[in-house]
Amino acid sequence: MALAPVAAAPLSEQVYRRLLDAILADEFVEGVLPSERDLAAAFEVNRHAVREALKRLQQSRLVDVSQGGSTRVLDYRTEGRLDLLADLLVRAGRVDWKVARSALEMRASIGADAAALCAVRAPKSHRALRKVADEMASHPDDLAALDADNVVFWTAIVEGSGNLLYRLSLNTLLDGLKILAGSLGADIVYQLAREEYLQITELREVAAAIGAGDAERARKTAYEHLSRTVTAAG
Amino acid sequence: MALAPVAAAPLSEQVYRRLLDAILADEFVEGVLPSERDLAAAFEVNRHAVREALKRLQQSRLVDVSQGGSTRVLDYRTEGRLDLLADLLVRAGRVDWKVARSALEMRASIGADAAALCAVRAPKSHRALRKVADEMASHPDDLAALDADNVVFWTAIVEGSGNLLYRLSLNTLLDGLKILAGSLGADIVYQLAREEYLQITELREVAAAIGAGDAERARKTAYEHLSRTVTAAG
DNA sequence: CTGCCACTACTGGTCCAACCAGTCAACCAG
DNA sequence: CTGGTTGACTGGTTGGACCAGTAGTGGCAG
Repeated sequence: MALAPVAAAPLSEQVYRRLLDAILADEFVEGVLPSERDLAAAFEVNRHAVREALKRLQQSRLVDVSQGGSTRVLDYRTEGRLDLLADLLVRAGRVDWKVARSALEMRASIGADAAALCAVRAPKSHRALRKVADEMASHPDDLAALDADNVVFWTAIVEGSGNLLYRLSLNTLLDGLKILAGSLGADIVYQLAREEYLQITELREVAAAIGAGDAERARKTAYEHLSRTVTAAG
Repeated sequence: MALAPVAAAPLSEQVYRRLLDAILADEFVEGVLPSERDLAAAFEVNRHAVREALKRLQQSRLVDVSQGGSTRVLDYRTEGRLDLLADLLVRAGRVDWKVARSALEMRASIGADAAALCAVRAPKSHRALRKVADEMASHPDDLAALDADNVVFWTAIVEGSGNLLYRLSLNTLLDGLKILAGSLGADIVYQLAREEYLQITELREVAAAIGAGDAERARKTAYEHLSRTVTAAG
């Protein structure tokens, strides 16, 4: 059996989770949260635990706290930041496939541009990319290994693009993937991606285009490869 | 005179800022932070204020806190999320132009894909887009108004793309723009974008492609338009 | 001498009970 | 109606205490 760690999450973490769920489910009338003291009483924890949770919600731009006044819920569509992905992707144990599709679209867009930039700025990374692709071809049935190698492949491209924001976006997207795996089970996620992982010829083409310094070909082949899963999931 | 609000940041906010700067400047030996009690003593604030700041740093994946053990700095390149943009863009009063360039590249990539998706999913938004473009053409010298209208234009496209993550990314990028304006002064930022704002013909082409439901033309025209400022800033 | 274990001195996590500092609405004097 | 006062809220901050987990250290049993 897979021994999952027994949560034992800090209280402020649990409070954060509960408030987050309530906010995303729009459970607060008029978007006004109860006072810190009331929340502390309701959750039966100390006020400091509530405050630490609220600080995080504030950081995520989900609430607006003001001294003297009341704490209000903000519209995450207009105020939220990309980091909400992990929280929006799986809510109440259910996967929001619309959000998942958004993530795949974004992955394709950024992945393609990163490949183009990589071709210009780090064509030499082509050797390492090719090696990973060969590695993947050697164990076409080990989905877990394919998944790991695939991450290595795209991480190398993003690194080669020299674009720090693409690197950070990749972190966010991979985080979402991890959340998804935790919710659906890693096996299911691997199966969903199987079709893509097996197109190793396409990965080789991307690597070749990068090695040739051909930005537009790298962009095109990368986009086509990454779009496959979008249309499959749509 | 421009009446700027007198900041009266909460202590935990100030502590957060100080720690953030120290972390990004790699000022902690071995990447180990002092204990909460020591930090509280050093900053001359209560330990709770330090804890609230640390919770936020934890949320940003900048530190790893563990009970009993010590608090360690994480590598933001591999752990950080996109929301770090605002903090990385301006550090110690200096603009990091490499990060700014990254943001412009990402804007172009996502803006182009959003335009393509918008053409497919919301071609009718073309009327509203056209109207904003006309509005911009009517006051080509009012840079502040051009800037505001430009935000409206692209926000409409992102909304039309139906991609929630693009919406959240837009929020993050606009946040970065605001930080930049706060650091350099709004006038300077407007001047930098002036060249782009004046290409209203291009905006009309994007709107027309969306109205025609021509995804590829929308992508191409949008990308070319948004890339102008990248190459100018590079 | 070696290996294990208990002790100790830290670390972060939680709580309580205040008090300070803003906000807002009700009220009252002009 | 206008303006200021008041009081009951709100969040912000403090100090001090204790719980809980970690890791280094010393000494004891083998």
